[in-house]
Amino acid sequence: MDRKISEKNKDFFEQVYQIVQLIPKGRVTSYGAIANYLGAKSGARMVGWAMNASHQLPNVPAHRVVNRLGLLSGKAHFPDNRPMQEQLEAEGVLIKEDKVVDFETIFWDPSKEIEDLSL
DNA sequence: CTAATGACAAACT
DNA sequence: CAGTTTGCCATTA
Repeated sequence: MDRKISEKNKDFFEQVYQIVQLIPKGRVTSYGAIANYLGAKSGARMVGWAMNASHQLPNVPAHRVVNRLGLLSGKAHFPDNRPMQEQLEAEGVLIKEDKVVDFETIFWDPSKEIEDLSL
């Protein structure tokens, strides 16, 4: 797996991982929110790509990251033994029809909650 | 380099 | 809210 992601992008990915790991328990955020915080205004897809690469990391709760509709878009990318929905419910986030209940209420915006990553 | 794809978002219908 | 179209950026063929 030497290919991985280009080291140049790794920085962007690390930013995403950092934010995802900072998401409080029982909260969720959207790809766009992360992308916006990183300055990648339209890089929501890249955030999703980062999530795809996040599988190589041990503690990246990608299940806390959903699309702006609160829909578990990446559900299919999680292992069957512990589905995304189950993990979210374990965090206190209720899911209905693969969608986050009261998404707007539990939505966690990094650009508003995080003041400085101090990287 | 061009074309197609993708864990998305915004605008419009 | 749901469905369709366009835009964005990186990866792959």
